[in-house]
Amino acid sequence: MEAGSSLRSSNGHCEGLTSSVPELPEVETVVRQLDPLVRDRCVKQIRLFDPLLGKPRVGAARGRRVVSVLRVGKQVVFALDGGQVGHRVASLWLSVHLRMTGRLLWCPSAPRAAVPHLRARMTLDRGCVQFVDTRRFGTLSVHSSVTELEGDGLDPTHPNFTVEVLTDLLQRGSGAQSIKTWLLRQDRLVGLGNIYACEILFEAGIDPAQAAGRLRPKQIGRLHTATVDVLQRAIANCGTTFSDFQDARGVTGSYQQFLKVYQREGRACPQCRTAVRRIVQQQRSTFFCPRCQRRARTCTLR
DNA sequence: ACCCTCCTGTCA
DNA sequence: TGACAGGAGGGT
Repeated sequence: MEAGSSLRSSNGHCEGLTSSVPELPEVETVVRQLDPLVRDRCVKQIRLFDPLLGKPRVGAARGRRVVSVLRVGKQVVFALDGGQVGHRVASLWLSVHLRMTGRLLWCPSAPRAAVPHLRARMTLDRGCVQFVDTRRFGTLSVHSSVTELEGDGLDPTHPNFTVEVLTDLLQRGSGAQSIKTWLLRQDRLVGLGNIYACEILFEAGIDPAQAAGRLRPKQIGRLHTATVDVLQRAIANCGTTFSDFQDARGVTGSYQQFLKVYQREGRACPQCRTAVRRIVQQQRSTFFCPRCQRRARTCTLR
């Protein structure tokens, strides 16, 4: 288990946190850590080291100032200020998607040693950000408009995310799709991955196999609350899945206590002590408590 | 709406 | 050696 966060460093070489797969809270944490470090610094150059990244037009970033670092869904986005594009001035948006194992490492000075799995480096007028990614699933892209980066999904941390909106989303042609699979759809809600989908459903007491379109109002209410709460708590914990500092600063992560069902097959449900079960949905593991997450009974009897 | 694939490291 | 981990885009 590793990957996902941004790293600060004090003494010339990179260091940082390891975490599991970056989902919304982890990306939010990366963004919050990175923003004050790179804001107002100028891009000297961006170098790509991995042909799998393709040929994004990173040259256009040269000389621009980082206005801010923000999160768009699960993407880390560097907003760069206006620069010359042809004969007019335009802003530029540099997006990094960490996918499975991507990390963004902050180096306050020139990197000393070669970093394994280094895929790209953005050198600023002081310091640099290195994109490291063992599995190489991550992506890097350059855009002239931030709307290009925004999909159709709603960010569940946004105030617009209400029970009413969630109800609408669930009814928008979800058909028989299971709620677990539905939560992973980035065209409905953005930012959830396998870990938080499992945790949220546990928190809401909903059977992951239940059809998304057939949740009852009470369940939708619990799902909404659970989504907001779990994400909020995770963000407050700086991502929750952070396990340790790479250079042993003595900080131990909180994710073992945080995750209640994910990767806990056979272990006791923290609520009822029933053994947590694992099933496979869409070729992905789903962990749940068969007792706390029972399907709502369709009350045909009286 | 489903299954496969991309990729590499870890574990049994 | 092979199963497994999974975000997301592509194919069917």
